[in-house]
Amino acid sequence: MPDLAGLELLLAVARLGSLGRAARELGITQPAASGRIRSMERLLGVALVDRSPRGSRLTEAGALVTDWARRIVEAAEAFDAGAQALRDRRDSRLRVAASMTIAEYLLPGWLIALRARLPDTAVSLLAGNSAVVAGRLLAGEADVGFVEGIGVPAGLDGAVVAQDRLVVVVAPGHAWARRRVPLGAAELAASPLILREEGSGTRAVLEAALGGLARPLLELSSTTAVKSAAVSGAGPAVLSELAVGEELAARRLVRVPVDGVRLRRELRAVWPVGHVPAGPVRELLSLTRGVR
Amino acid sequence: MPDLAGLELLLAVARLGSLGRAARELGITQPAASGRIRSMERLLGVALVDRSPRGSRLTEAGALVTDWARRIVEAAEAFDAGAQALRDRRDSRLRVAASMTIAEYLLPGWLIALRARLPDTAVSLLAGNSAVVAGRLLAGEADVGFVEGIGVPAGLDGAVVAQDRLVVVVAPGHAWARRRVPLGAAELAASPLILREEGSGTRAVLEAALGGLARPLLELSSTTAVKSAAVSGAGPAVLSELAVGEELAARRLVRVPVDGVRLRRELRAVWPVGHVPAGPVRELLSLTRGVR
DNA sequence: TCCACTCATAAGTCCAGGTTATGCCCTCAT
DNA sequence: ATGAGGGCATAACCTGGACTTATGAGTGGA
Repeated sequence: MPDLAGLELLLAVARLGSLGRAARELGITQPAASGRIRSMERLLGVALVDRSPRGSRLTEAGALVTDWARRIVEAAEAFDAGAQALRDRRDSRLRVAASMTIAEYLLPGWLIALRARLPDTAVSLLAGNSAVVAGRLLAGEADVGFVEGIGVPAGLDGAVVAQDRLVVVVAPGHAWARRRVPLGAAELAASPLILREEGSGTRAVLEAALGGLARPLLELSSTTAVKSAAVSGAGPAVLSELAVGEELAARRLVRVPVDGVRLRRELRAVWPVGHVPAGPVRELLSLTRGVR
Repeated sequence: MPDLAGLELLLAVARLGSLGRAARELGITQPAASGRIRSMERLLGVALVDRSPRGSRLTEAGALVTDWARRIVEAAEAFDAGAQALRDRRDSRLRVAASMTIAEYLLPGWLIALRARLPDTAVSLLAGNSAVVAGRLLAGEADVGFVEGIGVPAGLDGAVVAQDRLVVVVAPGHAWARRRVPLGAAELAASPLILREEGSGTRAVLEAALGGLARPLLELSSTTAVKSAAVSGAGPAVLSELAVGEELAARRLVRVPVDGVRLRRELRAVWPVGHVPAGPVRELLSLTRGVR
């Protein structure tokens, strides 16, 4: 498997059309780039670029590989944006506190966008549940928070930035995967489901929607664990749409239509009452808009 | 930025609860794993695992980082599955020919699933347009093909494995991003759009749906280029749902509702008439089912 | 014809990540 | 209590891969 730097180099070559220019962009020398691409080609057993005295173009296979590589690099950018913010920096100009779901799935993307607009703004991130987020904001230790849940914690103002929809998902082999008739509330409540543990936000929304009745088939302590169990066919699971986007796209999971159940929750930006968002906070919030 | 091996190690530690066990799984020694995790922690400036004489558990930050890392590693697995198949292996037991869109977005996932079921089956991949795929199959140089388009090429039998829907997308800042009233065919045909070049499958489907009338705002030669142009706000684009799933999830693009335009095409598995799928081909096809 | 660009090759340096060897800490079972 | 075993850390050493600089060779435009 090639390493991340190699993949970035490949993307740069694709974009710039020359090994030398790509090398310069990444701050290495042309022979280094040349050798690196060559070693990737050896590794993969496929020619990736057509070299000519006038530049380098991707081969057919190279284009395909580059597209696959782009996914990896994009995920790495999200990782990096998140990781940068996670490191504790006292001099941060924008201190964000966010719930797990938001920190996990949405925030990295927002941070990438923010970095494009305010490259010099140091951002720090603290992840925790609603109470922790509220506490940090009220203590003046964070400038803006993001929470998922029914209401706005006391002492805070907020604005809805996104809707999180819970979805019922099953592995493609499950009988429900071919189901066209939507599940009703009664049927859903009667079915054993793979769920987060009692007390989690996701579980709370589900039980509110069903009227307190959810039969756990399995109780697991993380979104990831629930997802893996569902993918491996253990049964139907209820998860945030955000968490299963990729699995649905890759058909590792199939969404089951549901009717008559209110499986939504609001994702809100929050800040202390009176602190009208300004500066970097305002900028960040503007990135989260345009969302239904 | 940590490297892929480091991230995999972190996932293994999360899963197995011990540095030593994770090290063993990856075929390295315990001190190597210990040092690697430590260097990642130094790099990120955050403690990732709580070490104890009874094992290692992720810290809060570690859990977050691990979830971000999982995305990268999953993308890397898709890359690897694709790359393995791309390398020309004459002894392959399953030779697949696929159109670009399918090879790019769907096939890696299928190959991962297939590898789980038939770990010893060598798969080779050739990407090309419908005509190339048909040619390979008829020449006996491929065992199964995947094409996108209106019909099944002559001499082949096929089965629909997925629906590809084209979607109209804009950057979140665009006026259409807030639009609730669906666009009609007339309005869409009258609007300048970012499109693939004349002759591409995507463009063909769009023009068929609109009755031959599409006004290009920009004509670009790859899906990726169209996507970047749309993301950067150049205007509305029409793209396969498969291509923009991630951008929609991250809100880098917003889907514009459309009404009264048939923007679908079938993705089909194909094989020579009479060659009933059997063995690995049958297995691969079974993975692509359960899809609407 | 010469310059400006491309890429490839060669030789040398250096460090990251691996290894083995060892020690400490904790827990559990004898 | 006491050893066995699992878990982690540290130290010393080795090696290979990836970088650098220096150079050459092909192509195309001024």
